[in-house]
Amino acid sequence: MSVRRLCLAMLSAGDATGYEIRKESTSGCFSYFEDASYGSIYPALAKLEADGLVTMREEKLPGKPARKVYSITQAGRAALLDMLQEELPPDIFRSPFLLVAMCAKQAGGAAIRRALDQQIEQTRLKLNQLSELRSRVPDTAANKGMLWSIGYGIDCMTRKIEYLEANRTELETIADGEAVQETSPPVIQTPLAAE
Amino acid sequence: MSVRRLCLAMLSAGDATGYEIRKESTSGCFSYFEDASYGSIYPALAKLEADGLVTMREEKLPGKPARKVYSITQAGRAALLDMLQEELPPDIFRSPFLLVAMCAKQAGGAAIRRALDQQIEQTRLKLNQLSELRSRVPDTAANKGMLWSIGYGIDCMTRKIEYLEANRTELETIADGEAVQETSPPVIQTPLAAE
DNA sequence: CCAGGCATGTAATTAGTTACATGATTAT
DNA sequence: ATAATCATGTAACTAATTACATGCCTGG
Repeated sequence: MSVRRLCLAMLSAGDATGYEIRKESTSGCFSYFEDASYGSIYPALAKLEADGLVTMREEKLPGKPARKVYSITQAGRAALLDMLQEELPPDIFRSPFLLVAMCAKQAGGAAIRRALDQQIEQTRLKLNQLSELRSRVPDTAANKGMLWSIGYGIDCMTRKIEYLEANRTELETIADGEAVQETSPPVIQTPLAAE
Repeated sequence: MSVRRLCLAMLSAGDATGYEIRKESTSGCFSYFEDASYGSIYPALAKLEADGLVTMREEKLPGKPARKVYSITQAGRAALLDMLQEELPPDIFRSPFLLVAMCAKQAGGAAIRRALDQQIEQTRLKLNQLSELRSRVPDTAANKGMLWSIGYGIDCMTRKIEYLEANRTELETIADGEAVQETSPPVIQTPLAAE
């Protein structure tokens, strides 16, 4: 359902190929909050076509690989509109990094430093991607929603980096702290078991 | 792999049952960045036991349903440590809300207002959950990593709510703006196709 | 000449969710 | 009584990823 919705949303902004949709979801304006692989996009587009929500035309430019350009139909626009009205499922956030941070003591200083570096690096990368995108997208009426979303992403990531940089030494200190070997586990006062 | 890692991480902080692990992942200290269902946790625990990474004891307290309490073994701690040293996969963020925001114009003012309300409400709820958690977790050495992670989550969500509240009217204006019926699509200058 | 980008697709596999099935206890 | 919480588990299903398979064009 999600890839379907993603395809319709992208096509509602203009025609595109499967390859382009994938690129947008991976490194374009949808990349902050979506990600889809070819293995999900191509079948989804085929299904959408079969359902009459999009049409396809083959473009064979000489000196270019053939491409299948998809366009949204009126039924497709209606279907998208329906999806947009529906109760929205909650955002999903999964962070292997935070799991490591939780286990800072067990992971040790070296691992934590590596994790922090990686995390900051990754976030900065995505942030730069989005920033560049924003500067390239013309500020037309059609793009306002997109620019708002990009702005949201930029804000969140900027804050995240600030937080990571401001608090990293604290986490490092926790991880360094006389790395107690819990071979014979001491009495652990765990808030997990509490409650 | 992820649920496996989650279980080991939780058990490394203290013994727990499958039910407790699920609760922690859903509404406890892991809830900001993890989520697992019974259908994944119980099989994972069984597998971990078969692999010798955890042990299980049955607790039959009279007047209580029987429960299976799991403990991490030394092999389990070692396996967790390995996982923590590994290259960490990037964070995952999926936001149906931002997709709607991108399509603000198509969605219309009413839908956008509903989406914004819902989004703020949901975020506030999770934020309160985490805040309460933080106040309940004793500030011991063993909990430092956890408190750091909770702090990170609280910061991110606080910023998010601030942003949503500061910029919601802008998005509403975009969505309200003379909702152009694009029945016969005009020339759309799409940055998707650009590049 | 070769790496990388453009371009499409399928098959096998994974990792998970949802729904089902059960049942005791506790609080309202 | 009845809803909520505690507690465990399985089976069917879904939605996706990964790896595979192919091939052309462009720039270095």
